[in-house]
Order: sequence, then C-alpha cells, then structure tokens
Amino acid sequence: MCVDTSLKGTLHRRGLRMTPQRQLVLDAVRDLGHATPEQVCTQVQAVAPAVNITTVYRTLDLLEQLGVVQHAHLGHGAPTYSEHEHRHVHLVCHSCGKVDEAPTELLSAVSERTLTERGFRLDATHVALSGTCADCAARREADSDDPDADDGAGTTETPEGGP
Amino acid sequence: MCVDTSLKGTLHRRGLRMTPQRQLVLDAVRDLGHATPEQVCTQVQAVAPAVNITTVYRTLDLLEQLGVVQHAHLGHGAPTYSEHEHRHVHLVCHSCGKVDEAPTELLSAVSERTLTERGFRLDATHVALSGTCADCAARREADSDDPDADDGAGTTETPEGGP
DNA sequence: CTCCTTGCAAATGATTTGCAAAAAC
DNA sequence: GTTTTTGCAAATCATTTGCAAGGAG
Repeated sequence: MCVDTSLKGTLHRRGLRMTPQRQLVLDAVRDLGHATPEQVCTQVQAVAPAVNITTVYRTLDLLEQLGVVQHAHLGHGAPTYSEHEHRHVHLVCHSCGKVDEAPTELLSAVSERTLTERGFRLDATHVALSGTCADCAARREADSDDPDADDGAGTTETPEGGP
Repeated sequence: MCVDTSLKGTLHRRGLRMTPQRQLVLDAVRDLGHATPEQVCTQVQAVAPAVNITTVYRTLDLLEQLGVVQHAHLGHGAPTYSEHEHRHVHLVCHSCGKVDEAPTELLSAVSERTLTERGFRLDATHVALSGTCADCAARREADSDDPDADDGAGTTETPEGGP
C-alpha cells in the first residue's frame, strides 16, 4: 500500500498530530452516519466527557479539509457530517424532520442536465431534498386536505390555491 | 368565489391588520426574488429606515403562514424568502455563493421516483441544489483538475465564504 | 376604544476566537 | 524541547422574546 488511509497517516503527512480527540470525533461521525456537531459531541462525550464542543467543531473542520468527512445542509440550521466515502443524497421530511438516504444516482439525470444546460456541476452529496415523508403524508391526508400547514401555528386554514 | 388576493384582504380575512411595514416587506421580497431576512431588511430600510429587523423577521414568518411567501434553505445558514407563486429550484454555487434558478420541472422525474419508491413527496421549491457553477468550474480546472480529493488545506483557496 | 403591531433591548442558541496549559512528536 | 492541540471563557452572529408605547379597525 502506498497511500496510508489511517487517520494517523493522513495527519502525519501534513505535519499534524494524532490525538485521541480526533480519533473519537471521526469514530463518532462514522458511527452516527450523519450527525450535527452537537450530536457528534454528545457521542464523543459519552466516552470522553472532558472533550469540549469547541474541539469537536475544530476537528470536524479539520477532517473536512483533509477530505475524511464532509458536511451537508439538511434544510434547517444544523449542518450534518458524514464520512466522505459515505456518499448519499439526503431526503429530509420537513414535517417530522426524519432524514432518509438515497443513492446519489437518483440525481444523475438532473446532474447531467444542469451540466449540459448551464455548466453547473451538481454535487449530489451536499444536496438535501426537502419534502414530506410517507408517514407524514398519510397523516396529513387522513387529517384533512391541508396542502402546506408548515408548523401548524393554530391556523387550520390555508386559502392558497394553484397558480 | 372572488378570492381577494391583496395583502390587505388576506390579512383582514384572519382578523389581522394591514400596516405599511407588512406591505414594504412583501414588496421587498417580490423585488429581490430570493433574499435573506437581512437583505429584505436592508431593502425595506432604504424606504423606511425606522423599520426594525425584528419586524422583518416577524413579518416574513407571518407572510409565510399566510402562504404569501415561502422560504428555502440555500445551504449555508441564511434562509431566503421568495413569493409563493415564484416557484423555482435554487442552484447554489458553493464556491462563489452565486444563486441561480431553474424551473421546478427539472426535478419532476426525481420527484416521481421518490414518490413511487419511498412515498416521499418532494417539495421542489424548498430544495437548494449545491454544486459548482460554470465560472468556478472553469477556474478550478485551470488551476488543477482534482475533482475528488478536496484538499485545499494548505492552499490559499477558501471554497466557502464562511460565516 | 380595543386589540393587534411595532420597536427596543435583552435573551437565546450556535459557532468562533484568544490565550495559557497540556500533549504529541 | 518545540510546536501543535486543547479547554475554557468571552466574543460574535443570527434570530427570538418580553413588554410598553403606538397604530389600525
């Protein structure tokens, strides 16, 4: 093997240092699949309570620069981190917040089209597709035909029609 | 039958009141196409400097509940608001931050597929597709063609504007 | 006149930064 | 021993909230 894929090797090649915190953060990201910095921190602190959230933020940043992890924006505020190898498209339900994953090839046709028509190179892994998951769609349909009651602030009525 | 589409009418139907601030915020959203609360605020304050950003946030929230505007998450932190009628898919360059728009039908095939395969109802208007725009792709290619290994750690380049 | 809205200031929540102590090499 | 990393606390940024004054119906 010419290329050392271990975290230690990747760090050393850049003159950076291996620390338990860095390994823990990477483990947490791998473990959680896709997680916010806070979730990663919680996971890390389950093993090493002394680890500060600041370190988690810094380490996630570093690991991303190293190409070991990547982040995606799921719609609301929090970015989520996952392994760089673990490429997928996120499907986020904006009703219940559930995050599902789909293969990146789901968007390959779209990707081709944006490239051809606009020269826009779509990055499927950073994409979060918003919508309503099956469960929530069923719940809504059963409840009433309310096409877009976002957070149900008390108003049951939405007079908007089609264009 | 005759649905009053004016802001005043929409408000009155709910027992809410028409104010100059509300009209200004709506005008700004329409004017800007897709804008963050801060950008909306700046636009509004160009006409009425006394309007507070708090009011802008509250008004955008209200207008969204009324179905008059909607927000989309473009990837980084700031949500952007646009008219509900003005439905489009956002194409965000995560290198230069430029926002382009595409017709929603760009995702119709994907939408159908997620619905059939998973019961997931895609909301194309809340979607922001991330990628690299034509200009930035050209710039990168000229620099060096390294599509997968997103190094950039030691280089002078900062791919994301950063908060 | 009554209740909705606004503006201000302070609270909140997430992320960042400066710096001295601790750890890695 | 030298340089990188960490932990803490304070700073920052965007957004929200409480409350009294102001404005719409």
